[in-house]
Amino acid sequence: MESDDRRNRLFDELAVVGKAFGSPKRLELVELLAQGERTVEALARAAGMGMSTVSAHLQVLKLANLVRTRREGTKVFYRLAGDDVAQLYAAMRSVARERSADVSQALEVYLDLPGSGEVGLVTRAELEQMLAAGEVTLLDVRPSEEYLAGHIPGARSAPLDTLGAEVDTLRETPAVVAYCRGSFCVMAHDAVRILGGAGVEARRLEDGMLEWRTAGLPVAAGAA
Amino acid sequence: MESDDRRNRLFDELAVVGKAFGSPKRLELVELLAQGERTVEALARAAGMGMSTVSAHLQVLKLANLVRTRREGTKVFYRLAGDDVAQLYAAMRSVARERSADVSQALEVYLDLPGSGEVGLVTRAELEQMLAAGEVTLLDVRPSEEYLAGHIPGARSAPLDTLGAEVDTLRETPAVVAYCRGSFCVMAHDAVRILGGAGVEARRLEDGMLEWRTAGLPVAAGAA
DNA sequence: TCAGTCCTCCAAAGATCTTTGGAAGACTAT
DNA sequence: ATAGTCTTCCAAAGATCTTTGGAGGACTGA
Repeated sequence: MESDDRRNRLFDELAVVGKAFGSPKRLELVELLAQGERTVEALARAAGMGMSTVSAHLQVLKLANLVRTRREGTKVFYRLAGDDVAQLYAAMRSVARERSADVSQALEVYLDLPGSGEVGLVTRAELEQMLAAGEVTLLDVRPSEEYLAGHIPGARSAPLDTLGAEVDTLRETPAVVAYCRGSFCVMAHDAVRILGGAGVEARRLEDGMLEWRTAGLPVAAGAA
Repeated sequence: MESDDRRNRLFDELAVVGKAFGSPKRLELVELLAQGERTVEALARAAGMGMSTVSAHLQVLKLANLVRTRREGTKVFYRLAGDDVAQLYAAMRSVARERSADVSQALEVYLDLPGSGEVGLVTRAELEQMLAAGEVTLLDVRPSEEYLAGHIPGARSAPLDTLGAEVDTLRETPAVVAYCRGSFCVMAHDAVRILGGAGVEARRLEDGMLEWRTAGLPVAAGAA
């Protein structure tokens, strides 16, 4: 048949998008890009890959039209092409988590969860209420780079590695909530642990920036 | 770092799902499976691939936990593991379509659209209303195999290749609406064309079974 | 213009995928 | 049992991806 050709071409094009999501390294880059735009070099550093490798992967993503670029001087900034891309990534994660015992197990090992009962979770709705009432100190514990590229309005940047120094400013606040990249990210877990160890009772947002963004909620950029 | 290992394992597992969607042939199988369960042999026939090839691809999908199997005598029926899988596939399609000029162009060529203005479209909401009022003849123009595996309640099976013989029964009906697999499927386009040529004015549901199913609407199975 | 920075492109080696035909396995019916 | 049907497994060839180091482009600042 002649229409077979055309149908094949259609699925070929579709598979370009699928393939783009089919490499662990690229998924890691997408996860980073979901936090905000970054230069090639920053991505390479954050993901621990060589520049050539990162560049090659970014070309694949670009070919699939999942990312866009912006040049500034000698640097090239990459960002996701749209919220729908972040949504697709989030959807894939949730299917993987739902469907695959391996994924949820790898996730548990990665997040180092103490089995089942986890206390101190705050839902997105609860957080919005607390923010509106002004009765929460919201900590963005991602690297400051990512905070600058976009954060939850009202959050204060408190990167994990300098968190210890800020403990004293948190003793008198009514409620401390930490968040990071998203439900696959350990930083907020670690932050709560660190703060707890220093005697500050903190809770954790149930997910993170990725989910906030894909929910279409407002995002602030730049310094506080 | 030691946590790098764990993170890598997580993304490796995630990529298994991505990879599963990264081959045109597998996407074609997913598209077919979104219509309902099928045997390996039926899939091979419908997609024009060898049995070994289909079986191999199905193993990949199974490894990613995107499909499930059911045995009946010597036959093995494959089906999508859940509605979330169909939703993910639909989301991927829509991102691809939105983001990539190549995809929408391949789609236009495939669907043989006359450019822009297309008349005679019925939305899902309109169809539901018409069905409730009983003032529509709804034709499922997919192969009868797929109709049996699941169709819109109230639809009548009218496969494309036998549609010509049924034209006479359609002359007096108030409204004729045709649907097929989904927005990437030509059969309903063809049906409307065939009917129009025979003097029966028919319209087309804007999408198809895939979208109906992922919208969580009821599905009927078996003969009318 | 020249040196320096950041990024992309190139080529090649190595790894992984895809496709095939045929053997082997699971099951049914006789 | 035995033959027959449907499916999976296997091995090998060919195709495609990934990773690298280094060359080459784009841009800046002196």
